[in-house]
Amino acid sequence: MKYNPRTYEAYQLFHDGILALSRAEQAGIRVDLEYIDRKKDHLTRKIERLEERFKGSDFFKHWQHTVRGKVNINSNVQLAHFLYVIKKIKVEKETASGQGATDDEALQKMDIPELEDLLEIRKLKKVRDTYLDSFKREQVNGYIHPFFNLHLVKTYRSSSDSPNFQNIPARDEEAMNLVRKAIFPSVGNQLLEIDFSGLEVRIAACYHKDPALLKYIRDPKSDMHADMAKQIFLIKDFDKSVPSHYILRQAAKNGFVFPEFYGDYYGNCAISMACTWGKLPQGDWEPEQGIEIGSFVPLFLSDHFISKGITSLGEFTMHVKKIENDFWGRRFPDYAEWKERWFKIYQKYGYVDLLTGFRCSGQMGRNDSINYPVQGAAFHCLLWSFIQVDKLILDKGLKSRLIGQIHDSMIIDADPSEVAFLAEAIRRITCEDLPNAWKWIIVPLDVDMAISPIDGSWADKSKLN
DNA sequence: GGAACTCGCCAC
DNA sequence: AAACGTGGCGAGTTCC
Repeated sequence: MKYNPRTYEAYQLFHDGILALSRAEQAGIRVDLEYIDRKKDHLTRKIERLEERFKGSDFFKHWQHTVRGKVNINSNVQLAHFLYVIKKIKVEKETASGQGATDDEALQKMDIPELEDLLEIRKLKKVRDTYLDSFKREQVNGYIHPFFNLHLVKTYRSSSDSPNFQNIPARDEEAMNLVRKAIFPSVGNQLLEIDFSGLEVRIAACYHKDPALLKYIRDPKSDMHADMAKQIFLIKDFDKSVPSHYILRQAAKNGFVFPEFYGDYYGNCAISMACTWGKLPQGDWEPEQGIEIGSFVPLFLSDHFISKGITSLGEFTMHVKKIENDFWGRRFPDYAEWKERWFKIYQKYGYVDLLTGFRCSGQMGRNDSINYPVQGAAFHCLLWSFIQVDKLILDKGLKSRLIGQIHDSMIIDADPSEVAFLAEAIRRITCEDLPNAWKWIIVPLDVDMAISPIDGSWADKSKLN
């Protein structure tokens, strides 16, 4: 990547930033070595049991027979050969290089019960070999010291390694617990985590200044995702406190709004939503496959959709296409125009400039030229705040320490007696000082905080407010 | 026997 | 017209 700050301020941000980050690296993160050893043994035994069962299956025996006993169940090359060449299963999903895929989605689709064990084995090995192992390998006196880099990412975000602190399981409940139970504050302390809510959407609005989107951001009573759920699922009296409606709101948010903002289109969105809210197995379905609406929509919506003339995945896809047109054409036309303008700027000059003074150049696609400046500037809001919090801790001689950062959040190994002070100061830094310092921030910013009990693990954190 | 590659999968 | 952005890393594999 080409590091190219165009202003003194941009240079200074990374200069101060890397110093603050290096202090976090030095402080490190405490890990529970006894837990790691115990859990690794436990996982190993569990994996062995699953492997034994898998190796007893007819599926495996057939596989083994075809290669004269030399099966490596970790090898996807061997697995792909067996599935697609020996068993002649039709390739429904390809890898980037055009081979038959053997990932979670591809295996799910084959509907071979024995493969469930293989997927479970993969998941447990991921936890053991990628996370617990690396914590043990990298720790010094019970602390890991992940690196935080500012010179590797083309969007001017950060990256982390040795171990990577930015990809610790969060969504999968089981994996999250297994790994985060290894991560602790220093003795007598608490882990305090502060993250910006909806940061990238808000920063995007600072570029395009679309009035309708600004209104959604500024008016706490408005709810864009609920409005989209209403429109996509044809619900008149939407109420997000109704559990089923809340699920549809999530489906609209993660299956339509965010992908559209990132540059995806209605085709993928329709399928992803059909998979998200229930019954359609994850995968790249063709809308033309004639899948009936009742086979993937919950009962209470199925008749409802049919009464509106949407009876298949194909028709649902066309429905989402109309919503996409409405989304960019009527709801957020200024945003849509900005995207066009922005890509044209890149085509004309060969670069795009971030609001924070950095320049992205080199080969970029349409989505890249639009996404990079948003992603980068959003991270810079976090970095600026991180530097201020670091400074505050040094100036006040606090005992708490910043220990890490994950793009839009920061983590502190906090002395309990300093938590209240820190929480208030950080709210001021992030929500008041930052927008005051950077005049281009024309939207309100907001943070969520979470905290672990004293001497509790990162898996035990709960909302702080 | 190490470098470079593919694949799969974790995060935001 | 085109069709989801950014990383790190482990295991297996291939190349030299």
